[in-house]
Amino acid sequence: MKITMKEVAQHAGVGVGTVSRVLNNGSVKDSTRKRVEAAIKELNYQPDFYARGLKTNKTNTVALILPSVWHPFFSEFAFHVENRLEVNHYKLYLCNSSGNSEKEKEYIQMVTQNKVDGIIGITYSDIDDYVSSNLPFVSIDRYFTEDVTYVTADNSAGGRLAVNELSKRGCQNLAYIGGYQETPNETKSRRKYFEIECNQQQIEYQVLDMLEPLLDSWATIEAFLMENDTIDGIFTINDPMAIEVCKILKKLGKRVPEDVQVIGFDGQRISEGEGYLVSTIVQPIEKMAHSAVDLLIAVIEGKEVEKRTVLPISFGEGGTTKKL
Amino acid sequence: MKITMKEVAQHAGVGVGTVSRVLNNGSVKDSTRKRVEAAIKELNYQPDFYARGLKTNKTNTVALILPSVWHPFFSEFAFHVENRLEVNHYKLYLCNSSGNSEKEKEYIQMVTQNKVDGIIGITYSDIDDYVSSNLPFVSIDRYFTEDVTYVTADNSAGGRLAVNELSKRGCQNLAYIGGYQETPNETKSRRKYFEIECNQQQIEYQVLDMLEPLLDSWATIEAFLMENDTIDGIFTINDPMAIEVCKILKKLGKRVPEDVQVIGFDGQRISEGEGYLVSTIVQPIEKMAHSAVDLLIAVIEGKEVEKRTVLPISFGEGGTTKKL
DNA sequence: TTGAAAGCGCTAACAG
DNA sequence: CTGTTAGCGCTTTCAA
Repeated sequence: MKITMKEVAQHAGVGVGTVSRVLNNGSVKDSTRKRVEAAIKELNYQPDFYARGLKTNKTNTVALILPSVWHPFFSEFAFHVENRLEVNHYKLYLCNSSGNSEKEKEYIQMVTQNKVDGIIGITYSDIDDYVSSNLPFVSIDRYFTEDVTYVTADNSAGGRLAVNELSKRGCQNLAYIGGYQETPNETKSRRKYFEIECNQQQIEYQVLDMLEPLLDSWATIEAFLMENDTIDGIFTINDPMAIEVCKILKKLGKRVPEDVQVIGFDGQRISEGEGYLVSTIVQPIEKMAHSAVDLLIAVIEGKEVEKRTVLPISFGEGGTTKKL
Repeated sequence: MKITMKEVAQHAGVGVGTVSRVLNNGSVKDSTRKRVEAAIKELNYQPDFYARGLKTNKTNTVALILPSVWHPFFSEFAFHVENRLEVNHYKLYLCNSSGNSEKEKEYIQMVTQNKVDGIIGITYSDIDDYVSSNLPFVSIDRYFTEDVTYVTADNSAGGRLAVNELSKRGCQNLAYIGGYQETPNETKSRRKYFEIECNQQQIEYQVLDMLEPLLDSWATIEAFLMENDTIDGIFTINDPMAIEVCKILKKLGKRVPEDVQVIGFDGQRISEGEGYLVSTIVQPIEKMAHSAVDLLIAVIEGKEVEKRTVLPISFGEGGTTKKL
């Protein structure tokens, strides 16, 4: 049986309005409040947030749009987002857009219709027209042409750090290996600042940047590596790519990290609390998630927020670089 | 501005009841239906599912409870669940219980209050009392004492297959390395049938089974491996564990797969569409997710369903076993 | 400080 | 086959 406010009101000998006020911190005489709270507890009453949503157009629900959950970065991110939301009494709709921008638009439409209070989105597809600066929306890694709030790791510093860590460990001939998409996003800084830093330090480097979706990356990378046999340090766009590169290197008879050192990007761990899968530039995923949630809630509450949040990265030792 | 049914009705020159009937496939004269549909399209009307939920106690929402999303198996699973739900016009609340059974109970309570229509749960904690057999609930990998519907990969066959694949590749001295929890769950069959198969084939084997949460698994495993120096084939409870074991083996100067071959469990891929991270017993994650969703929806619709669904596994070559 | 009452947008029962 | 109407459980005026 479902307990409604009416029952609680009856039980406490007050009107439903009073119960509502108790729930929403309206002004109620202390003694009445006590009585109502007792009734709530006794009947184990829980407000119906559908009724509330209908009335207030506030749902305490946020949609998280991910391009895919396969990438461990996304799943860890989702994990932290949910945790932070929960603390703030929000629920999370998970939405895998799968690069399907129709589905993304659908969720964005949900905001405009008050079905979700806001959206956090990692989306590299072309939905710029739908994202206006006044709807509660926080983007990750991606700046839109409009001045949408976004959170990102310091990808530029990441690119530079990779060069430094590699060069510190004796690498003389670097390479960047990655994939990219046409839409502008912050991850492109990884390559850009890798190059800038190499140039500044006058280090030799090669670049293999493949347009996604990747068709036969294995063969492309293998060819690239065979052609550039003297490479002794590689920086990849992300950790999965680093793993693939390691496998290819092994096949080519190169030892990692003795012959070639590899640094990925993300900070992917073997499992919770364990070490890193590969040596990597670590994104502060938890911080990013928390910032995103905090910003979104601030926007929902009508506050002004900083448009751009950049969080610091660090280096994580994962066995694909030499010990210092 | 929000368009309501009333507007649509006015626009089409009918009553709201008729619009509702059109939406819910009630009997409406064809010409009227056309007119209403036109109005809906023209005004870009979208039903308010909060109002609907309030009225019908049907929310078209399912909660997915995961112990954590860190484990790639879970995230891939979530991905497929969401996709399948979406096809059936359901939305997904993501809930990371983090082993926090309070949070799990909270969501289970939501079902009883008609806030979600059902739950899919991977949960190893002790919430048996709350899971009654008549609420729409589908469990993964875990059977409860009550006759709750559940879906699982064929873990027994997986344990056996691991032994066979290892022995086929010349291993003579096997080991099982894993972690376990007290609550009964299907993953325990992995070890059990590994042992059964070894015994049947009269293959030597060792077992290292650690109670979770794992404190210093690295050291424990390292000691185990040093003590049992002749081991040449290892089967682990899951892929992350296989990766850790590989790293430890490397540190101990053993080559994988030349000296020691390793098979994990899950079928974790480097990234979407790529190869396997390690050689592994592949769970049909997508099928499991789809089955779970289909079963859950069937239960929600009041149909009788098979309590136990066991899906076949397979072997996936991932570079930590020798080529045949 | 509080109770009564008017809806929020929808479905379903009823009458036509 | 279709229009009208009574709520679903809640918040929020408006009076008292």
